[in-house]
Amino acid sequence: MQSIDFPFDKFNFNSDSIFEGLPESDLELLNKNRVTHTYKKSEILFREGSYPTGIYFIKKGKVKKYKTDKEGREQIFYVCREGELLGYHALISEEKYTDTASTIEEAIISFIPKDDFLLAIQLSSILSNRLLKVMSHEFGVLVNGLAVLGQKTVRERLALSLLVLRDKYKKENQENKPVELDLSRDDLSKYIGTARETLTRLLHDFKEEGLIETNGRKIILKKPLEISKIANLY
Amino acid sequence: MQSIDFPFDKFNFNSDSIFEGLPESDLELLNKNRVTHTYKKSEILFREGSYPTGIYFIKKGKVKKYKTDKEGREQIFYVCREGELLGYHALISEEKYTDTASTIEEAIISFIPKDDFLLAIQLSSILSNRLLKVMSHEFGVLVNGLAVLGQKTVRERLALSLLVLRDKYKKENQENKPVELDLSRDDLSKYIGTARETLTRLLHDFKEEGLIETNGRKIILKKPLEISKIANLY
DNA sequence: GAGAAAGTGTGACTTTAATCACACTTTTAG
DNA sequence: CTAAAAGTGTGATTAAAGTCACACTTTCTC
Repeated sequence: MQSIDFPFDKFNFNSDSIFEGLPESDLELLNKNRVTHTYKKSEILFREGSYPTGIYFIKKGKVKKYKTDKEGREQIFYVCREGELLGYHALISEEKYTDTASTIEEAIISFIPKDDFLLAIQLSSILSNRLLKVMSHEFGVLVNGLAVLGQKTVRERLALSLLVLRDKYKKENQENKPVELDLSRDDLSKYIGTARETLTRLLHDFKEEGLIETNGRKIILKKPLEISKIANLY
Repeated sequence: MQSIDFPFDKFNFNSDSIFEGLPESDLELLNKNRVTHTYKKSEILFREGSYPTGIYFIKKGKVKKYKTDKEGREQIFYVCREGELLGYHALISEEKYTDTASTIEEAIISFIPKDDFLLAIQLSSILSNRLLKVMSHEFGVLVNGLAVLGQKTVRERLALSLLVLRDKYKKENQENKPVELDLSRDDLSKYIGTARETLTRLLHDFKEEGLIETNGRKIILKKPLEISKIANLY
């Protein structure tokens, strides 16, 4: 499989390193009331407009973050993978959730109650410094997303999204197996910001051009390098 | 002038309260090497891809934040006003700037060098807590921006942008004078994410519908309530 | 394992907004 | 003060992507 030079960090949050190697006392506090739970596909973790009660840590599975407009149309702006943390923004800003989080496949997720997390931030400067760093980075990621949505064609956004998602769907210890993107056309179209039919047609084109192969709904990127050229980033 | 019920906080950052009422020792540190400078219109404070050397505090004037794509097209994602702080994300995340900041009118801006600001964060938990809170809020603002760009028509985005900008352009102590939006059609179109010609045509429509008046390039909102209905947020 | 529900592919058509071309106006700089 | 440059408005045309309608396929669920 081609390995390509692509700035994935510009499109990925960094929250997976937040708890890594934290002092034992901090971890103890965070783990004190932590509960782990298995979620089915399409379960909602939290909903836009409601108040946060804690944060979520994804042990396994994928979660989409999105906003729904008054007509019910979803705009997915991020897909979280294993290791990522969710829901801390609203908690820290003391506001309602600005978006909804929902599993897009079976997932194992643990929950840390609000008070424990907030206390940990107050007591641990390592933790709060990491959060500062993570959120600073996220700012750039969202700004990139905004620019892409505003400036790139649907075809370019599809190419870009395929690459970003491939990176997210790749499995550890299976470096040489082809990566299969396993999400619905519906979700993919909402992530790209286009109509489902438009996505279908473009995927058809990509297939004809030999850039991808499909296996049911799964998508395998055959020519990442060519795809990154289509993304037209630089 | 109509006063309307509109969730401006969903579209505005909060950085203006960061330094307010900070302990004297913190302020002293921040002010130690602070330098203030007058900028002409269209001067660049920092550029995407370069490394940060400090942060900027706007005393007077407006600054646009934007990204430029490879074809040179600008996407403005935020307009900063008096009191706002700029450029701390890249500093904290230890990354290059992800966007460019440029004045859109004459401005007075002070600069706090990198080391002073980073030291202040380390020494002042009030400051770092405020930054955490501010950035958590910014996350929501950018997500809202993304959803708007992805889901709203140009006409809706124009209506929304006019309201948000009016709030930004209103002057203290002049509550009852009409607010004049004073920025170029070019910048406004880049903020909305459309072609300049399309913007011109829509402004023409708004004028015909009695929603706005124009005075040279300046725009005065006559019927904010009607405009907020067009924005079609809820 | 059968029926229902959800998801997907495809053609025809419509709509929105971008692009191009150019006249006119305002601002800026020497 | 004046020429050049930058910014603005308008018509004509094109292009991109959305919408609608519907057949077909996969997947859930009982």
